[in-house]
Amino acid sequence: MALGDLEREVMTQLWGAGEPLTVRQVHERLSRQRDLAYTTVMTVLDRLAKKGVVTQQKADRAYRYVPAQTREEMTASVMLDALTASDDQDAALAYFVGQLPPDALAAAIAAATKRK
Amino acid sequence: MALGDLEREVMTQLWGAGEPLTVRQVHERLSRQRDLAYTTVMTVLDRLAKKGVVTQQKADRAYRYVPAQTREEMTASVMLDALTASDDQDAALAYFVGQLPPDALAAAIAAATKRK
DNA sequence: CCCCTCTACGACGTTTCGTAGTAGATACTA
DNA sequence: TAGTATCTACTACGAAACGTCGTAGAGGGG
Repeated sequence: MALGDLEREVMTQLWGAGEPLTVRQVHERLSRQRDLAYTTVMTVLDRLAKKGVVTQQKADRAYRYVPAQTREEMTASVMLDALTASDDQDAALAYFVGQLPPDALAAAIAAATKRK
Repeated sequence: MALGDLEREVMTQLWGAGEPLTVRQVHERLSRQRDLAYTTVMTVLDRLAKKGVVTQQKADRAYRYVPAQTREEMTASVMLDALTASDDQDAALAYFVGQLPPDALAAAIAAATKRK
């Protein structure tokens, strides 16, 4: 489920907020950098909801939008999709690992095993 | 550089062939499973060339098409793109690593370090 | 000289995305 | 209670990507 540019910006706001946001709140945050109509933000949020990337929760009269996954989960999921789509996954993974800075990989492994 | 479905199928043929293929050859191979016009294949190959995903080499009268990257390279590249687009790369990588079967990761590391 | 094979180029319908307006429901306010 | 502000729902429109082909034109082979 690939996201467009604006969709990604909206997600960044939602992830950054750490709490459910209304359309208005997202609109305000985005307005600091860009000039967008309120309804544009609403449409994008609606599409993201239809894609299942965010969930709507009715609070008061306005919807609150919250990401369905954390940013890390979504990133990892995209990476995993790419990997599983490959023919020879082992080779692809090896190649990927080979391109990583060695310490980054080590740190990731450490963090991952610790979390378990 | 995301590929469409047909584009991906075409790439699969090219990768599978292991040698430069003409439009006709790709068309033949795809025709075993699908019914496509010759020109459709040509258009797709042409677009892939314009995207830089394959290269054309003039041989005889027909072009031969060859992937610009191996499948593993391309897969790894997509994964890397996803990762670098993330905000907190370390966390994303850790999460990704955590989702991998442990032995797959170990094997990949082994393969990657050996290749160096 | 004619035919076959290729490529170049254009075209069309569908989907996705950025962008936004309007209509209708609902609630607050004077 | 009438008016105003706030939200959502629905519709729309243009651009780009893609799947899908057709036609025209060039160039070699018989």
